[in-house]
Amino acid sequence: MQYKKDEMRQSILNSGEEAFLNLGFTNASLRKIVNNASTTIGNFYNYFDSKEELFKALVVHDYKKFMRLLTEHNTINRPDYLWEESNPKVGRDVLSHFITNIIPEFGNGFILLIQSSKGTQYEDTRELLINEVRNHFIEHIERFGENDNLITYAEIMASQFVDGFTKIFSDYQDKEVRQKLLIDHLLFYMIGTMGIIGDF
Amino acid sequence: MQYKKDEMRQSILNSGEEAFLNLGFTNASLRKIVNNASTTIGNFYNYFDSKEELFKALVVHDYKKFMRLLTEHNTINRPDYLWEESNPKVGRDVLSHFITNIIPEFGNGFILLIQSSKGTQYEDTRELLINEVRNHFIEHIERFGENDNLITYAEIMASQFVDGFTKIFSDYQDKEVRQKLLIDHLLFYMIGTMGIIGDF
Amino acid sequence: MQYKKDEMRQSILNSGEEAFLNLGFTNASLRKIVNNASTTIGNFYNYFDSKEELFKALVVHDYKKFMRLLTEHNTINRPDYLWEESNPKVGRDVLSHFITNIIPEFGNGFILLIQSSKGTQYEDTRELLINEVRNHFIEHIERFGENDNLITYAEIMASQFVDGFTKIFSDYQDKEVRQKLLIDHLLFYMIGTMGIIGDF
Amino acid sequence: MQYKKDEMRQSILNSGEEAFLNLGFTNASLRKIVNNASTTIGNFYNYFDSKEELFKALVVHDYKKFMRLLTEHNTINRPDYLWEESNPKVGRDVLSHFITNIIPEFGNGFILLIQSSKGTQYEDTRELLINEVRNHFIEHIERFGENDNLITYAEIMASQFVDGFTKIFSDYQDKEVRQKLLIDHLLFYMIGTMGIIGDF
DNA sequence: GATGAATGAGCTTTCATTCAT
DNA sequence: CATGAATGAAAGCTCATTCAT
Repeated sequence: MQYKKDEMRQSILNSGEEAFLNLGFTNASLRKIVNNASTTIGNFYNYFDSKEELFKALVVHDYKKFMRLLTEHNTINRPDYLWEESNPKVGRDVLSHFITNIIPEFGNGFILLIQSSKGTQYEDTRELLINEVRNHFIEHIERFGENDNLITYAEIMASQFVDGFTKIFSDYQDKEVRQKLLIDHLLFYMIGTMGIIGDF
Repeated sequence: MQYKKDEMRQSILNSGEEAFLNLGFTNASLRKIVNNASTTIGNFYNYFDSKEELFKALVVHDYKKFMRLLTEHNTINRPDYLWEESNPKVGRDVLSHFITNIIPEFGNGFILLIQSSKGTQYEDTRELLINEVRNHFIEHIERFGENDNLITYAEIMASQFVDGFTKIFSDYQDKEVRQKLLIDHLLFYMIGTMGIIGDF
Repeated sequence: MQYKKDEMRQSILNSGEEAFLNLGFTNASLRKIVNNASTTIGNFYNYFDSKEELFKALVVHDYKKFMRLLTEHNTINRPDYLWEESNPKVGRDVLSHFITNIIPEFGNGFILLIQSSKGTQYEDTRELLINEVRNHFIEHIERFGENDNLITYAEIMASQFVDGFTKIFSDYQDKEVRQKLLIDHLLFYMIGTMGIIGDF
Repeated sequence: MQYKKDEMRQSILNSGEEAFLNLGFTNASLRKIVNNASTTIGNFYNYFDSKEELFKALVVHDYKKFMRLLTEHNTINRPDYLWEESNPKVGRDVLSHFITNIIPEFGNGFILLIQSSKGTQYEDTRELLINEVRNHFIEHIERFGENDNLITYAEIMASQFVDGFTKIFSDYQDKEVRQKLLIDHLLFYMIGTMGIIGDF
């Protein structure tokens, strides 16, 4: 009954994903999850060792990919040069290309990691990502000379950038809409950053 | 110990504030709160009628002020004309003046209202504020002609703006630092918005 | 132990019935109930959604039957003509027949409804029944001309009649004994009523 | 401040009486009682050693009188001969005289003892009284020859008689109304009893 | 005499997890 | 594979009583 088993497992995964996204890890109760998956609390433990293991199964793939992105940092083809690009049309085009590659990289697992992992071993992921983004912002800021105030603000910017990025994935499933919003999002941060760096 | 009543009340308020900020309303348990306040659950109810009443005591002042700001909306001297201002120095100065007036208006109660009120009667406050900000963004965007994509993005911007604004109050207590960050924050959003409106 | 499920459920029902009968709904604590049923508080909630649901399970059947009796009121073959009957032997016989049909209609659920339902959604049942009986008494009284004093006393009579009726069911399980007592009870009230109507 | 003290004590007694009558001993909380008495929980214990002592203070006088009545049983001038009286007018007159003497004997303490003493040391009082009345009924029944069925029913009659008697005191404060109802009540039971003894 | 802060046991209910069947 | 009975800890809250002031 391997086939059947896989179906059940998938059903639990789907139900868990939905519950975690809507309620967060702690507030999503196993009872609701198994009810939605049309199975029982006892049977749940035939598929997963604990509530946290279910969460892990939902995010582990994206988490690894995400950690690879963070550590392999420099090998990624990032459109950083855009920060110095002055022709807006070129900007949109390159970003569009870049975003198209990014989109499939982040699934619901990513959203769970950032928005719903409080109470799990992954609860620091958002912090980690924000820190990475923050350092990235600081890099750019520092090219224009030290500015303590801006470096402090980089922390704020970073957390907002990450949350906005996640929110787009979370609130909009349509690929085209997502892409447009992500481009706006990146542009917004590039322009905003350059703006406060240049003090207008 | 009767003569200590105010001290105990303050101790519970402090412990509650800390717990609500760190864990949110629902996950902050009364047992943790009273342990931190060095008292007992039974005694807690000599000071507050319920967990929610403790929360209310922490936010009600800021909530009223906040609602007044929202409803008296148009009477507030907002630096909106800055959106069309081209001299950056003027921008910083006017904003500085505006921010200085805003700062003392928002205490920790404001942070609780935005970040930790889920499960209380105040849980819609963040939504309310985001909506207000979103409409404000849309106003400016529409001056430059309809743009469905940007109007969708206004939702994202607004929630980020509010969360960033709150984060500044939450992470930085020093008044001067706060002020500088808030100015950066406002500038960042003004520039970013104008940027994506103009498509570079 | 799954195979024992029905036994456990029955055990809780029995324990609950006993506790509700002895202490009333509010004062019967879940702890006592589950202790008597040899299980735990947590397990109780595998069988019933709440304390009130346990009560409901014990009375709902009798409650529906009871409400049907009240609403179908006129279709029931009541021995009312007996009030004018002068031959005592006929009285006992007809009553006996009537009572025999009533007896199986009321189980322990009926006793719970009348005696132990304070604090539940059924707490008005006794009042309802007393009112019905009171109106019935008044009907008979008014055939003999208005008598304000007696009409006031009808309230007392009705509540006593109902409580006595319930007490018979509560204190005596044996069907034959019950039947005899119920006949005495009805006779007692018929005679008593006629007596005070006639002022001896 | 003896004067003042007596006032406070009386205030607590009044508030307690009201609460016990309305809610029963267990469900009447000290908090409500002291609030209604316009004092504090701490001060309560300056006047009474415990919740039960407050109850005791409210009933002890009536309880003693009641116990005296029970033990001095035969010395009371009871209208028992009425059971053999055949002229109804004489019946009402004698009863009226008897009742007039009884009424002041039973105050609210008596109602508390019968209706609200569950959970206190007096919770058996109702039982005691019912038993006494039951024996009294049986005496009369046995004059007409053994009748097991009636003797069993005497238990029912007795509890109803007592509850009805108490209900009249509890529901009607007006002396004249009370008197009329009590007469009806006694007559009702005399007639009813004679009726079922005689089998019509 | 009066206050109300403090205590600890009790209440009903929810939860993740274990395990016999 | 699947079931759901059983457990025990924790949740928010109420209560009678004690006691320092």
